[in-house]
Amino acid sequence: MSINARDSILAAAAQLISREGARRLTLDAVAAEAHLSKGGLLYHFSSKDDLIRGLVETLVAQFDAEVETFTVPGKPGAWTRAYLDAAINTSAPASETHASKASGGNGPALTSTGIAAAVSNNPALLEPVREAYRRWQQNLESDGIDPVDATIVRLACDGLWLSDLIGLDPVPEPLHTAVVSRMRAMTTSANLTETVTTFPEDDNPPR
Amino acid sequence: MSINARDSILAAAAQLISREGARRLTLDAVAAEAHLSKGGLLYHFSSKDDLIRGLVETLVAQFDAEVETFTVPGKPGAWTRAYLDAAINTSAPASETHASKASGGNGPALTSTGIAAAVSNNPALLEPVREAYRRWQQNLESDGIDPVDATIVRLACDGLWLSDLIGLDPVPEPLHTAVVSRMRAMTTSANLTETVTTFPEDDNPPR
DNA sequence: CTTACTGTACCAACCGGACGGTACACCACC
DNA sequence: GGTGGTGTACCGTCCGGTTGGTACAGTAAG
Repeated sequence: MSINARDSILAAAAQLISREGARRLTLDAVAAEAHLSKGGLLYHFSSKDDLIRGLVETLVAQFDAEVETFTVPGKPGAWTRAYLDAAINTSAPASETHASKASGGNGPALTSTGIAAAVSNNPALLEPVREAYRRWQQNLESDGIDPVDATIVRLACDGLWLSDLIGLDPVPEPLHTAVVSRMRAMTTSANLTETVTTFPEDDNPPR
Repeated sequence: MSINARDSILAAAAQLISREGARRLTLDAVAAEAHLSKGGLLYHFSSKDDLIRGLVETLVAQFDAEVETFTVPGKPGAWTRAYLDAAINTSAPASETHASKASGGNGPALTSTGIAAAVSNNPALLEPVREAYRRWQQNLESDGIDPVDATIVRLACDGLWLSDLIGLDPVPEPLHTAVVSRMRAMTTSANLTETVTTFPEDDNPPR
């Protein structure tokens, strides 16, 4: 059905979770959704944990790619702005998704489905996410803008994303747009090249 | 063992989740943790869903109570500030928890454990959370300050809370404090009594 | 005797995963 | 060009363990 069986299985799993919840992520159900047998599924992913690991890693890689797409290098705050745009784009509903260029248009992106599966199944599988966040936080803090503003923007993006992870009502519309543009403004805080150097470098935490 | 068996079961369930993850929330395990038999457990909660419902409702009620504790009425932004303080207090690690006054000091609060259980088990059980957020968002938007700032603060709090739900590294310390006080400053935005009225009231959304 | 509750025994459903096969494409060697 | 061999992709069944939930017998208190 597809060039890459692995990817289509991952897509099927993601769709299954977003349609029926993480609890329904069973090998049988994934196999059915991906139009193959359980044996076939286990040929590609040697265990359920392995499948979830694939989901999580793909999610992180996808978001990284998204950020890179949105990066307009040069000015201070570029990375933070890209993070913001990527987060909005990923969690935005109903709008046209623009993302159809990558991987041949999988339909719905993985969004946060993998996280949900990992949380409920085996929190240890979230390690790639934790590692990604360490990287992201570092990028934010050395983005040429006030790290306080950058961090607030990051946290708010995460809040947006949590919101659709647990299915909260989205922020109502005139407000939502205003919130996003206020956040974007925060990434161009001209002040505070002082404040930036105020913080000791934690580039090298004792891990 | 306790005055209120129900509450002690809830506490046991919460502790179990935070120690071993949501997947390990089984009736047998909860019964063992609460020092009673499965039969006894099912006498108090007629099903697993019922137990999780209890967890979620207690969580929401606890957070509401926390917000009320922190409310210092009078000035604009009071509610938003209370939300911020409650969120910080709930997610803060290691610090003294101050909360020992309520409910006789249960040890660790439920924090987000109930959410994790609900997400993985039956997303429908999150309904009380959704309802609570509708309320909270409304309070934020009519708090006498710029609703854009208020919403950003809320989202960032949610991000903080997501952070410890999935076990990310906390924001490193000099930054964390700065972030919190910047957010608090955002709740006292003297400007924008204009902007407040800029947004049409969505007090009465269609459903 | 009733109410409130506990503990044990048990069951049916479900789930992960192992396993033995199958189909087929490709290559090598005579 | 036929024969044997090998690796890849996939299928479907079976099994043991776990889980949510039920049935029931018991007990302590009033």
